Amino acid sequence: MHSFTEENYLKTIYYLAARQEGEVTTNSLAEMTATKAASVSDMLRKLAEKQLIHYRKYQGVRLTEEGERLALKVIRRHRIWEVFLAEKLGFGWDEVHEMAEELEHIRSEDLVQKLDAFLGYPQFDPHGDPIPSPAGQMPTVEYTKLSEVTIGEEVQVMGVLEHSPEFLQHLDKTGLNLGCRVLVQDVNAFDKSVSVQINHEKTLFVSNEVARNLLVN
Amino acid sequence: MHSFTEENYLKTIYYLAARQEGEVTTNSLAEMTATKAASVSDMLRKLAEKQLIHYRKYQGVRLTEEGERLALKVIRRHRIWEVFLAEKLGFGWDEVHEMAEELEHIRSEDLVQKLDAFLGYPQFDPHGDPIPSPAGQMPTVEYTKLSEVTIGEEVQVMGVLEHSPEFLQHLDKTGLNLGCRVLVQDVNAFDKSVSVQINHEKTLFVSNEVARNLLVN
DNA sequence: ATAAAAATTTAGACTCGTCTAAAAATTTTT
DNA sequence: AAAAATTTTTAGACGAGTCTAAATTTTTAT
Repeated sequence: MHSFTEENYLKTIYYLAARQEGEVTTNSLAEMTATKAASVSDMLRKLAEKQLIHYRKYQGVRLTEEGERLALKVIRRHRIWEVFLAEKLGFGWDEVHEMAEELEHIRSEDLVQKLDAFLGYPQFDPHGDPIPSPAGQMPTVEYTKLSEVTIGEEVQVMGVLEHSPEFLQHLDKTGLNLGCRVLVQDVNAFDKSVSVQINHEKTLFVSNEVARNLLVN
Repeated sequence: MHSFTEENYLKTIYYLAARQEGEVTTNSLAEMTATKAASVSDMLRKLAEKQLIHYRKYQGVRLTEEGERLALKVIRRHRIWEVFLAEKLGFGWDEVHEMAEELEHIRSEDLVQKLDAFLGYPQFDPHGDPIPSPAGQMPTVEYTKLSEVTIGEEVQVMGVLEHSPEFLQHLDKTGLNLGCRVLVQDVNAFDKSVSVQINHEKTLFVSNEVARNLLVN
């Protein structure tokens, strides 16, 4: 099978490819995996040998079909475990990622399948990210950033772009949870901060930095 | 922290020490961990340096207090995960061990604690083995082998000494599940096989080999 | 009690995944 | 269109954990 490390590289390549246009660079991978560019180069050679990526030296990298299949498998496992940790064990959405980073590598098809059933076949993880199908299809979701919503519109918080515990804890503190209704009352022309009303109750100000990382619709 | 591999060695030393008298030998460890004696020697040197075992060259090995504490932590995690897999996900007692071998190494105190609570603080794993306390105490249980029960006694199946899937599947097939009542009707003087009545219903013959591996109370 | 056998340890090598330093290719600047 | 800066790759090394083969220690048998 494939190693823990290989799985992490494939997953990371998938995420970076989804976020940027074009091929994924060695340096961006080094940054994401907290390693050095030299180590990444080595691993890319190995992954290319195994036909999991398309790799042209100096030109960046792209997943093969098989590579993407594996990446989505890992992401599926990760997100299903996150649902378990949040829904069944009561962990916060700011805590689940780190544990899921380990759990995602447990190698048993059957385990994920049964866990999925136990959880009632969830469609989204605790951050609102869609869970790939067992066959390895990533559902497409059409979300808008809160920073792009026009004044007067009411939307619902569906997910986040930024997944750091700090950001998620900030949202907890301000009450901007998944599913809550947000009415955009005003946008500050100077700093693009947004004045919103939450669940038809309290009003609060959201910085553009935050609004750009909140997915709604 | 300690590596996956170190945790496995400590766990294995604990099991072998519990099963045999005296110190644990290099060869027995090599057999259990499916490695070679040379590899075990190397690892024992490392574990001794870290003060996790008492080690005198050529003389075998014994856990230190700290080593035993760690071993029991791993065993606790293993058994709690086994309960989860069996009770919540519906896996058979012949299937849970292999997955728990991986899950036991997930490093989060909080995770085990919350999982334990979610499961209602179980005292025994699906094979009837006691779950060590959070503080690292192995509960003492007083079981008898079915092979040692006298004719006419009725006992209850409490656990197994042999954990192989083959043995457990055999028990499933014959209906000798955990908790079932067993009345010893007769013991064959020649081959020590036992004639038993199960749950006051069907009668069946149990080989001595099986009876020696069935723990009852 | 000593020779033979068995168990254990050491020596040296290999893979995986990482590193630093240096070399090579690409991109940017002038 | 070179030169400079940046990015990427290669070369060589290291630690963890394993291996085989050889050396050493302990145990068993004669």
